[in-house]
Amino acid sequence: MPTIKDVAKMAGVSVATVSRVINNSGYVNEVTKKRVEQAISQLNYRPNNVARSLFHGRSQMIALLVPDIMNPFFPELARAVEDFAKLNDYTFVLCNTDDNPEKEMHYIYALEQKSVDGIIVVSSTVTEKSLQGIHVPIVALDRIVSAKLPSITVKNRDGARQAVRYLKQLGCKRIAHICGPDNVSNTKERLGGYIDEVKNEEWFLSSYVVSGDYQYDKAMDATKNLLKSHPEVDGIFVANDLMGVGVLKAAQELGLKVPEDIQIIGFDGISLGEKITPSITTMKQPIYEMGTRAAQLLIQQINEPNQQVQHEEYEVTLVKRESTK
Amino acid sequence: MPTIKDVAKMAGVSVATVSRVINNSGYVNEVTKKRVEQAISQLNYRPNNVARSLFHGRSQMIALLVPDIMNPFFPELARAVEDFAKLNDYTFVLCNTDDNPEKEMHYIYALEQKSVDGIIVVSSTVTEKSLQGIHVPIVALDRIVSAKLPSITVKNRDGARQAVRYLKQLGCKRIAHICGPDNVSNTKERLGGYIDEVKNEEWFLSSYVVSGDYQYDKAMDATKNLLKSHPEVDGIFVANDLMGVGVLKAAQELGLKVPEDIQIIGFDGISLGEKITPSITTMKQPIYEMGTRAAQLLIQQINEPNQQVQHEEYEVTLVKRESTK
DNA sequence: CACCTATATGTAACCCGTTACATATAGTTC
DNA sequence: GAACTATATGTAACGGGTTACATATAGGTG
Repeated sequence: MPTIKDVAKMAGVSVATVSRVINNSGYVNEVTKKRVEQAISQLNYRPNNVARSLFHGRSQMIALLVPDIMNPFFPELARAVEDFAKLNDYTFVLCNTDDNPEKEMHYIYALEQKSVDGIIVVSSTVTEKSLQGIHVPIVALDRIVSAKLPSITVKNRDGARQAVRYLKQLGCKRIAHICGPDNVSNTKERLGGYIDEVKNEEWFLSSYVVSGDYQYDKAMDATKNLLKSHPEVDGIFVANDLMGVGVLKAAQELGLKVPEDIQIIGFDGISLGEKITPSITTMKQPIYEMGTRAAQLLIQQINEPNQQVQHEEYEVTLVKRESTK
Repeated sequence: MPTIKDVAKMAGVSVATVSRVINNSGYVNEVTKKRVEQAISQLNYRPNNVARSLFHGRSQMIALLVPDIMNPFFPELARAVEDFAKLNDYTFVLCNTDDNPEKEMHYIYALEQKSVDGIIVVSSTVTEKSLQGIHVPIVALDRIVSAKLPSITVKNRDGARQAVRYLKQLGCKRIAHICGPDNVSNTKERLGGYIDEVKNEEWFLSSYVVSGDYQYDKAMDATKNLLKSHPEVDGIFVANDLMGVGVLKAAQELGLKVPEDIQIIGFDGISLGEKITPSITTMKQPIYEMGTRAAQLLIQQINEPNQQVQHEEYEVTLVKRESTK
């Protein structure tokens, strides 16, 4: 790989002049500039970004950490962040953490040491304490990490209440809830919204709440067990769409018709929800907008640190589809 | 952020000694070592990876370029690459290219300039020519880029033939094919396999082949058109599972029962295929194995460049599910 | 003509590690 | 005691850029 020195030598100038040409800074004679440019193209020279990063302490790169790359919700978020990053001349990279605290911190450390300019995290295991000594700007997305980190989330509790109310309105008499892992902030909020709406119903049983861990398989198993022991359940509010697909599968395997025998409403609004049959009614998050906004907040923070910490909450909207009547 | 100098100053030694402690190289007195380690932990010092990368010319990072992060096939591949990378102490990052030649080359350039040690690409637009002047080791995955690049693929033609033969065996009399974008190597191979099996059938029509561009939406539209103009079609071989889901949706929207009225077989073996109802019969690729092997080949190439170029082809296996009888 | 400014270019320090090489001391061997 | 070795540590060059500062020339102003 040619270096700036090679270019300087070939063009018969100093490295400073070459640098000026590359960065379009300072004074450079038009004729000299041409000569340098020719040398650059002849040598097929491209400046070494590592050297640049070392000098500047920044790399024009941002990263997104997601807990589960196989849940389509996160690739959709990633698309948004990526697009916004590209528009702002940042290289975007995606990292998968499995919601594993060690992997998360490993990535955060590794990325900071690589002078990544900022990180967006979807995490439920990162804590304020574990972030001590970390200097990269971080924005939390989808899940709140700490009051000190800017965050982009949705009104989970509110959305959950809407979902349950809608099921009631459709005539459901016994509504169950498949929730996420209990350490995730939005699990608690969505569960809270469900409880708000059912706690005063005389039919409510605490065994109507089961965890599906935000995973397809677990949600399917959990639903089968639930419906076997509680055949009276005629509506399920599922904490995310991926689990919604599992719930659907479980119902179908038990010979139940959706939505005739049992109605299902999910959360997230991933595109998978409308691809399948029956398509899943859901509380849709503005995924693209959220990813974009998180990237925007991050880049703002990179450019001007010590900004006021913002917590933005987006609305969710009910999208009626085939899994409800 | 503290630097090695700060540590050296605090421990009362030279930077060389600190470096020796960090890297466990050369001679360091036990007592000195303790002192240095204490200074490190007190300052919460972590070596700057950019400086290391600059010196060594390598970054212990590899990347995977995929054309469509929203197609679950690629996150599944990514998982495999990531796991293998981690086992070998490489940081792994994922980049999305949209199969857009500019984005692809942009990433390849950006990554090389960041001293990324190697790149695995799933690409149909990168050419041998566009790779001139690129020095990072590259391995092609899922799609062949050039004879000069090591590649990991599957026996697409063979798999396609198996799929079509299976549909015939199940009694299908008119078998159509939804193919991918025509510039993708495996599109041609899968189409080729289909043609092999149907070209001598007296019922075969060239209009039985339509493109779904490897996308859900397009596949759904294409299938609706196909089935409207050719209601006699009773079997479809779909070139990937994501499109398979779209084909399923199209059939259902037209009031056709799967597999009673029409049988569907996909390709890839993504887990989504078994999550939905009816689950999709498919030609399963050993996705995890392929990703792992690609990462392994890449790391081999990083450690010993100028290895012999290898092209490995994996077998695909028929997985019978509900979309066929 | 003296002085000032805009233009043009080069020199060298700097970013932060790594490591070849130099230097120094203690212990061993003959 | 001289010579050698293993241990211990420091100095400075290096990787590939960027940029503050120094220097030089041409043209303009009073």
